[in-house]
Amino acid sequence: MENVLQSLRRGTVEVISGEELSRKVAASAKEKRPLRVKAGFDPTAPDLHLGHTVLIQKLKHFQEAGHQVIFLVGDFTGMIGDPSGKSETRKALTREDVERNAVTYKEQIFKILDPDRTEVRFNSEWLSPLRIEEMVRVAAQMTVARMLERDDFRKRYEEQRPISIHEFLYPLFQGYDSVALRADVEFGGTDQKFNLLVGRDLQRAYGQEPQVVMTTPLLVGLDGVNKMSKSLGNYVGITEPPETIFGKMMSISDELMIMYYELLSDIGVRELAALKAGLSDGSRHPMDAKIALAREIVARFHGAAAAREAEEGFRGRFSRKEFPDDARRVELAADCGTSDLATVVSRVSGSFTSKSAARRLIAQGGVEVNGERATDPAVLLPHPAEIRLKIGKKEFVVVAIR
RNA sequence: GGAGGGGUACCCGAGUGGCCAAAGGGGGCAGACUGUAAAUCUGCUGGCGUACGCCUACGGAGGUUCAAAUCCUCCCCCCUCCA
Repeated sequence: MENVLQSLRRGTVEVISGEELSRKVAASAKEKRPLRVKAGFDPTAPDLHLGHTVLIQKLKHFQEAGHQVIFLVGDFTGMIGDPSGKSETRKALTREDVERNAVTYKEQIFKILDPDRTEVRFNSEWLSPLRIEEMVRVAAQMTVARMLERDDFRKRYEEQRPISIHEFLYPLFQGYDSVALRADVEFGGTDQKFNLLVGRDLQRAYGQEPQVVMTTPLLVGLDGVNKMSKSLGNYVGITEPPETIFGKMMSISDELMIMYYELLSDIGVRELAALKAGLSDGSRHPMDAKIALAREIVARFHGAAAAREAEEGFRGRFSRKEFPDDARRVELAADCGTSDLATVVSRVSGSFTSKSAARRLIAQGGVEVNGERATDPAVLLPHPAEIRLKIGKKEFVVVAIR
């Protein structure tokens, strides 16, 4: 019992309240009734990244303890856009978009969760048909003063920046989701705390036992500064190719690596402590630790074999500086005046697509031709020939010029 | 409904007739150093051309002028205050 609770609480920042959690877990065991554990996700981005998996890992812990997990897609609330943090305008999704995203979501989360113990639900299911009268009743549960307790609302209010009324609806609807689902526990990032608590209030108002609120830390993205998000480009997507995930994991700072270990790794608490000690007394090389983490994460989503391959590829490419065997291959016809280096690079590269950009890159020493650094953007490449190009830090391309 | 402030490149932001492809910062890219780490230093950062050059770009559309991000007219959008 104690062990179970420990596992359930692992990695959480806050549990409101711990007592209630213990009580619910105990009652669930006694009555042989699984707890209903909810976590909500944005419908607009079906591509999950490591940031989301912090939460999903937690759901998994509950699942392993025999509880019912609800993966809630906020397709209705998505139209409002969570005002937590920066506000962006969301575009309304069509029914087809939502269905498509749902399929993708399922594929992705079931790499971690057990499908048999997971409900995938959409909140438009109960929010769309909600009558205005009902909405008024929900809204009546909350006061403006209470809303302004929320940090970001308060700041915006004080700084006289705009707060739209519909933003107030977001926490209300999220809370109503808990009522509709009769949730026992809801998970969210620390930035969700207010919204999660509203769920408790509404459940009480509807005569339900309030859900236990559990928050997890926000995963910082690859830049080491902002929270991981696709729009900031600082993410590791769980469907990205093994080499990409491996490479991204290797490019994080040492500091970040330790945080990632804490939030993402399956290694035990004791092992983690040993790792930290080893890193600080120098007996453990940070890069080795990073490789181990990269391997673990890749294996989670692509399997052990893919992880080994990705590691080998990485070591070859960057430690031994070999040209990778599986480099992309592109064929080019050498028509009139297109076989100078800058033109070829611009046509072949994924990131340096304009000729000016290619020329700048070459001039700065960012291109290697058959292993030799090239500095003249105008050199003519021989043809017919096969040329190995290293473009920038990450691109390796074999160009066959005919 | 009234009054005021504002829209500049990926982002923030300076620029109020020519010296403006537009200061500065951030971000990004590349180089040095490394462990493809961080930090640091250096360079680059609209497109096309080998190039003196040309094209596109300061919310949109017109206009004034030899010359407009900058002045004028109309329009669109955002924010604040008063009611």
